[in-house]
Amino acid sequence: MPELPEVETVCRGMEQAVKGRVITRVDVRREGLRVPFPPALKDSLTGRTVKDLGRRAKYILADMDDGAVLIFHLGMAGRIGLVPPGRDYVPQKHDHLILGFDDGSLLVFNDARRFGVVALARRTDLQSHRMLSGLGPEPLEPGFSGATLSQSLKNRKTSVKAALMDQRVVAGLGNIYVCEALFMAGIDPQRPACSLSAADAGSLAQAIRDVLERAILAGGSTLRDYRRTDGELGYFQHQFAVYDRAGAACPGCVCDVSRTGGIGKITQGGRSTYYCPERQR
DNA sequence: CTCCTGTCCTGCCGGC
DNA sequence: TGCCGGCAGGACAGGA
Repeated sequence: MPELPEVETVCRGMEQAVKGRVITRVDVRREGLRVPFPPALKDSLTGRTVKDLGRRAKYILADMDDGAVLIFHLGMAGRIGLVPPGRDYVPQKHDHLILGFDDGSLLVFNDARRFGVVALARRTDLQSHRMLSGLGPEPLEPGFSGATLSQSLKNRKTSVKAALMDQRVVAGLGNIYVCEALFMAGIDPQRPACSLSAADAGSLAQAIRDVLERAILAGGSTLRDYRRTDGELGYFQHQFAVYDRAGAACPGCVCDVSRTGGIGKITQGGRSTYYCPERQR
């Protein structure tokens, strides 16, 4: 379940391995995922040089030397593996797309659940691309603040949890980091988004930035499916305060867990929410 | 507009 | 041991 820190980690791994490399081979091993691969994928990419790698929300953007942009979304279980030059590549189940480079290295896109996306766009039209056009601010960039968050939450009657999951409000968060940020800010996930004060929004925005930055430093979180491009695990899951910790004591907990039941688990919008009913108000 | 629900997809885990 | 139901969840469509 790659969210912003996991996607950022993958993106940095790709940048190290393939930036400046020429794509010499495009091997499409199945027709596509839920969304078919672009028909022009092979013709568009073969012979191109990868000029740059970047991330927008949970999308990885690989800029080519001719203005094309290859877009990856990892969905829930998507992995991008990099096979160094000279290392044997052993095909794995669900390896759907392989790019070969001029130094003999390979990029392998694997997605067991097929929720991921591979798309092509033009750099000049990227802002208006249907997958990217509606996205809210990047939480780690200056365009995101307590003030902007407050502004986008103030007319929403839905829960603050659901609002933060909405990529139009802030880009790149998913279930894990929303739960963690709400805990850090001491805000009850069930509160209507519009009930947050300016001060609440300020501490929430800060909590979002903090948790994302700490997670990136740890190389993301590996729960079930996510891997870094070198196959290594992320380690941030060991720092979770509430996610997947129902019944446990929250960090710094001073309440009687045998009485309170510890960290609570509820369902919001069909997704699990973990929170501390004592500390999140 | 916003809000809410259902759908996609398959591996894994717990229960029997 | 083996089977099966339920769960995980990001994005989006479609209906209220």
